[in-house]
Amino acid sequence: MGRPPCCDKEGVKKGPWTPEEDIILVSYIQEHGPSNWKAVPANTGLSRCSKSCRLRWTNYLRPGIKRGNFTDQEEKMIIHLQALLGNRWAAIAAYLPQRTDNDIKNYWNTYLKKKLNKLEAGSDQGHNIGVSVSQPMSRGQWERRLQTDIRMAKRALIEALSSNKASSSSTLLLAESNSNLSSENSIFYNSNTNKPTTQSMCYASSADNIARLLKGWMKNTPKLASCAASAVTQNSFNNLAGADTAFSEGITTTKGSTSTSTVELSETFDSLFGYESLDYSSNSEFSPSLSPEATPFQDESKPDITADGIDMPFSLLEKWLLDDAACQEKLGF
DNA sequence: AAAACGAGCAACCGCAGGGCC
DNA sequence: AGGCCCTGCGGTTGCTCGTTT
Repeated sequence: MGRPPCCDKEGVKKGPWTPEEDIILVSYIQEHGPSNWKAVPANTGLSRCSKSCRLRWTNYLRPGIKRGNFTDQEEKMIIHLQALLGNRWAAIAAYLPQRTDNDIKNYWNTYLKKKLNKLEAGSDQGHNIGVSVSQPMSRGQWERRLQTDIRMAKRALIEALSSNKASSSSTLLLAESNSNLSSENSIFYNSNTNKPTTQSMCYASSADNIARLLKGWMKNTPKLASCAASAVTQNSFNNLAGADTAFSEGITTTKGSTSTSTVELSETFDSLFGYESLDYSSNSEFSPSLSPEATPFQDESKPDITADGIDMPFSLLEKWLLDDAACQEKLGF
């Protein structure tokens, strides 16, 4: 299946995005939702390929993205998940709300990998990468420990799933379980029709992201910015959030089998990632457990464990991932 | 003060998979 | 059934900025 390169046409701009381009892209997605990327360059007049537009949206402009320092807990999660899943960054990102796969990948490649290598080299025993140990362990021992962990986790998942499915009558929507997070109604995009529908808000927008780019833009082009800023109103933000909500809506409507007591999952999810410790100060509206692309309930983001048709019970994962977090403290994570 | 170096990060590239016709 | 198109993912590149020499 040969495929013509998507970005090799003349006149297709490459390189860093300008604030103006960001505004155009965001405005378009507000209106149409994040879909049909092929049409985006044509409809917006952006001299960018569709891929570039999608990437810019998912990695930077998308609401709910948290940037900057990774917390200790996030770091531990990444280390554990990388040990479990390998370099499947999208799957790992599914367990780290607000973080993009690109972000996690960069963090791993530029920081964590080196840190772990250093730790490994520092301890001549060559023990422990991500998997907890309370005493020095050889690499072979560590690998066996990891395999055992994975087997145990899988078994536990299967057991938990059977009990979960039995009690899956409470298929409350994520939106419902979190509707208290925002008193506003907002426009949702139906995942099938891509038409806006009004529902209670289940995924609040990240005005922060847009505000940030506007801020930067104003710095550069004050005149133009004031005009565009007025165009991107709070309503627009809500609208934008709704556009993104297509993801989560798709989850709740098309993944019936996944709706194993989503309230419970949501709560467990909260506890798993210790949201209270995360920084939402810049975005009070954001609902962490509902990050559209970073949600573990999303199809393509699910770990391989689901390959057997098993949904991930987070309480078990939580236990498994964090049960020896205390030991890692000793290693300086 | 300036050049060299390194780290961090945004963006690009190419492949794979799935859906549609 | 097979080809085409679109999207998602992971690896890689290259730019920017801070630090060191």
